[in-house]
Amino acid sequence: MRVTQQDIARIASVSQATVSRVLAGDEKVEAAIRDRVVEAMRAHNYQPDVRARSLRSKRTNLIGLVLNRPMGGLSDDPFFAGLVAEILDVLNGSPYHLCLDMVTSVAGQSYIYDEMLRTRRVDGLILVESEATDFRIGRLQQDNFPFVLIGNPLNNNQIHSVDNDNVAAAELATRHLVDMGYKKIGMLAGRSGVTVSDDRVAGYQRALRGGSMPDRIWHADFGAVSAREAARNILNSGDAPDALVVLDDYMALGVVGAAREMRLKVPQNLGLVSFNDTHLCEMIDGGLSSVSLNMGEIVRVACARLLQILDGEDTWENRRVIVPTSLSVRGSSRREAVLE
Amino acid sequence: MRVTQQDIARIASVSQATVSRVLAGDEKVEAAIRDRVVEAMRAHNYQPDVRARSLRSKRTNLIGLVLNRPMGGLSDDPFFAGLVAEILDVLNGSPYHLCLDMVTSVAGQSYIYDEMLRTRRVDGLILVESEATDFRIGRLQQDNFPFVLIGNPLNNNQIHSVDNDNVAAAELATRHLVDMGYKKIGMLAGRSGVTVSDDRVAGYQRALRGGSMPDRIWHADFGAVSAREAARNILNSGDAPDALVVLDDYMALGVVGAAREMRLKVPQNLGLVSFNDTHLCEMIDGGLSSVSLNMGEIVRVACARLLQILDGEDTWENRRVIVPTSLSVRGSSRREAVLE
DNA sequence: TTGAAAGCGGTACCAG
DNA sequence: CTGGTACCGCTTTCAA
Repeated sequence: MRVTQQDIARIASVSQATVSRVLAGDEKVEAAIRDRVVEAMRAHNYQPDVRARSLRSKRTNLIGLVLNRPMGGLSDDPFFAGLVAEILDVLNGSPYHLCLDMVTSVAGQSYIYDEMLRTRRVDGLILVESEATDFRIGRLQQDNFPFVLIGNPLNNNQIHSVDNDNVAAAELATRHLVDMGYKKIGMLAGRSGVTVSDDRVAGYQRALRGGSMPDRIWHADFGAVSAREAARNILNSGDAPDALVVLDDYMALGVVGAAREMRLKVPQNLGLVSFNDTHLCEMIDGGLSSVSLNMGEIVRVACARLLQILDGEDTWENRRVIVPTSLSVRGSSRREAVLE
Repeated sequence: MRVTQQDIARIASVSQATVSRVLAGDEKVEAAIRDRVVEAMRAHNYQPDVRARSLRSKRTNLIGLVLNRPMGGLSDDPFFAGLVAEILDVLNGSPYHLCLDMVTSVAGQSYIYDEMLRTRRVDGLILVESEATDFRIGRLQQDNFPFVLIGNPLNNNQIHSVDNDNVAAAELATRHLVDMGYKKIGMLAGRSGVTVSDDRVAGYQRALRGGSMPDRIWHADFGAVSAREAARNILNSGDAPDALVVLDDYMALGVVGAAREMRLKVPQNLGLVSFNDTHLCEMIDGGLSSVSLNMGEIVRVACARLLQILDGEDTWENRRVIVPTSLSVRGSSRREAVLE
């Protein structure tokens, strides 16, 4: 059997309660006694059992993250890898650990949320959802379960959330292409109805508003492959754009592939800016310009806030935090500005 | 307060013990009573508290994975992303959850292992270590803590491990290039001293042994950037190879970049095969041939075995499982075989 | 300041 | 087949 608090108490000739106090760093324990207890703990390599501890204290020191992806879909999404890495970095040094779950269906979601929250496996949750109108959020709220949303809570401003302003981000990207002298700037978006895509389309449109350039918006499924196909059609059309704002780096990679097939030079014949600023951007010749969402900062804010909530501090004026985006300019948009 | 087993018992007018039995699916509970209890649970949305449950049952249903990486180093390593995704896929459907920790230093490792195992936060561990001679492994063994190593246990065959045969994998890759008619096949390896790199070098050498081709081995740091630099030198040298076995897809991507700079055509002027078969392979024009480690299978085996150990089954003839590798042939090595 | 004791919410044995 | 009951290992009053 492993060594318990009882054992330490017996060894140090004190009561179990005292051992517990020493563990909790209680100042009122006499120094001599404390030393004896500490020594006994050290000698027997004692560590308190987290299960018992959390049964009493009502805290597991576990933060839950539920990823909502198709089977195997995590591996080819650097966004989530980055997200998880950032969370781990932040949690590192705190007493919290990360409990990671992935579900592949809505039914799974529902189940896992119940499991996570009713069973008290975790103290709080980080949600990563573009579609935050979700019924689960309502449930979490009504259960008064601590959570922070990374994403857009839509019209619900009662929940803690941290996010980028995707409209502004797309505006930034589009303006940049305008500044670089592109004249027929299009946008390759994702499926419409998905908030992140819709927001970026809106930003793109806002940037062009007032100018003389008409909208040129296309939609494709996520991923490099379907983007490549879409790009083929776009670039083959009679009235092809000379620059594209692309929904994310993966899709941009598909566009680059299509451009190369058609002997279009980036950035001379086709300017490109995308989103997420993943390491993929470095892997394209000349580099891919991309809007950084500053995920690190987002995650830091989200975690910090969640931990504060867990510590009972929940009195903020603004429950919604917007982390600014920034544009990393690389070769794919660095055309020498055209002189009229 | 949340609803407990007591409450359900009261509501269904049975003893708490009976509720527990129903929960455990005990067949001996009378159907009528069982229905009453189930109904009460459903009506009140009862879920057992995992903390209490695991205090008694000695099981947390948590599997630990400790990643050993420099800060932020997870995000640009698709290997780990894939690994985590696979683990989640396997655990999905089992009652187990994943507890993920990352440490950035050896001291951190030591601490986290203590925390993980002494505090009984997790039921078992999956270790991912190339250098498995580690003192931590000894500690886990001596504590008789359930764990499975993904990697090479070196000369310790008392521990459960699952791995590829990297020597055979590299041999496979090299043979393939020979078969495709390349005459000056080199290898771009990682830092020597790292087991995975050394093993692959050995496999490369074994494939060439007996033939007339001399070894051409270079080393570079991991990552696309340093591989690209190394490749520039290699391909610029007077006696440049006409094909390269490259340590991993990332490095191969660097090589492709260098080749493109130098107007070398892949696969005509330079054949390439690398390892890991990540999605990067699809992103290179024509595709990058790569040896798949079948991580999915590795993870499945590792998890399955760990779960079995947790279930008290630990009587295997072979504690070391080797998962075969397979070559995914793509454009980068598909040169029409040269006729003499 | 320290010790005794009452739980936290379950599980599982034992008796009936 | 069901209920009573003794814990699991720790935290936290309440007295002494």
